[in-house]
Amino acid sequence: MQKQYNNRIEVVLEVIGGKWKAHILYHLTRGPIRTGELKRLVTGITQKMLTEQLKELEQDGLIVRKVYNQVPPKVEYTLTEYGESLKEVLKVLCDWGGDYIKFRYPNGEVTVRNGNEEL
Amino acid sequence: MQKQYNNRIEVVLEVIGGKWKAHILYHLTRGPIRTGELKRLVTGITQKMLTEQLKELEQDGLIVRKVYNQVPPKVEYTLTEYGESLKEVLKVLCDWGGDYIKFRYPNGEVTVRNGNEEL
DNA sequence: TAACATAGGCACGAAAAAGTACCTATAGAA
DNA sequence: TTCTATAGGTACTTTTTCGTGCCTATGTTA
Repeated sequence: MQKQYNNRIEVVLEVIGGKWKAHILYHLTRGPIRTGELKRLVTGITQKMLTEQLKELEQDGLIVRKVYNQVPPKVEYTLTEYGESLKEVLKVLCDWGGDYIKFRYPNGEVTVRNGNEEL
Repeated sequence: MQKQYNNRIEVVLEVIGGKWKAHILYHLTRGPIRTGELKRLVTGITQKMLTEQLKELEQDGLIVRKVYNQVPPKVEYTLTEYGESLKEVLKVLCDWGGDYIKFRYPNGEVTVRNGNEEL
């Protein structure tokens, strides 16, 4: 069956949407990173969800999975060149999201971890 | 219980994410619009999902619901001033989404309705 | 009088997404 | 020999999201 999107926004949302991808991508924008470190940084994610999401990002052509042939295993994930182009999109989303939080919750009732970091 | 986001991207995704909001917002960016017209434009949406999503967008401060006191009822939805600020975000998402489709499916295996309209 | 147009509500069921628990492989260190 | 570190896999359950079907209100029109 042939996929048909209603508009181009849906395309992006399918790629970066869901409960974990934004958080994962957030860390990937800072450079190559090992599985275990991601697991530590992405608070609350399980092994299953992490590998599942990474696999999807890889299939979508946004990241590359590099396996070092050693024991214990070492696997590193990196944004592809195309994945790099997401950075500016994420930047725009971050900016709007930050402003929105201030607009909706001016007294800090809702907070954002790393709310002040760049990107 | 107090909500805590992991990063500012999640904030935006919560507001414009899900199966229908992008499509609804897409049409709202073109100006005030009645419920019935939205239902016609947002292909496949049900009454229930439409009103549900509109209610959320209203609670999030992005749209305004204006009721005309007449029979049969007339209700019109409009972007708020803050909602207007979403336009540039949606524009960026559209642009990336359009490019991505070309990148991933250079032979047009996947299509986007209204893929050439502005915004 | 009966049907229509418009916007919406609600109970319930189906489907999709996410979470839990437990399993594998392997070289080296204790 | 047993335990550790690392990355990943799978069956199953729970939670969240979405869809279906049917109901309400009311002035106008046929």
